Amino acid sequence: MAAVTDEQVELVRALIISVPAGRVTTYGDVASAAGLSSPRIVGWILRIDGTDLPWHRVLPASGRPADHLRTEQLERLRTEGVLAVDGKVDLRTLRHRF
DNA sequence: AGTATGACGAGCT
DNA sequence: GAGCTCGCCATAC
Repeated sequence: MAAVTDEQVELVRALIISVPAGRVTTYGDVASAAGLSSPRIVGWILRIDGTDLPWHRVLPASGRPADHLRTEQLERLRTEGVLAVDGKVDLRTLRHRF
């Protein structure tokens, strides 16, 4: 049996979809809301099955995404009205509360 | 079975 | 604020 059930994966997907455009959330928040014990699981889910999700609305708590994503992520967010300063997003203001 | 790796986070220096 | 360590958990080899 998988350590993370399909149900948990679906829940994470649903949570991410529930984040409105123009807002963002963090891996830690999604993990907590989904009952996952580690935010890394969220990253794992997005890597495996996040291609059809608004994954760009999910940021690390630092506000600065990993290098391989930071360019595309910030560009996509900019399209939705989320402006980044010096490669970082102001989570204080834009973080979505579940 | 052990090691390395990764869309992360919190804590310390 | 920048850099490092450790905890976390699933995967690849």
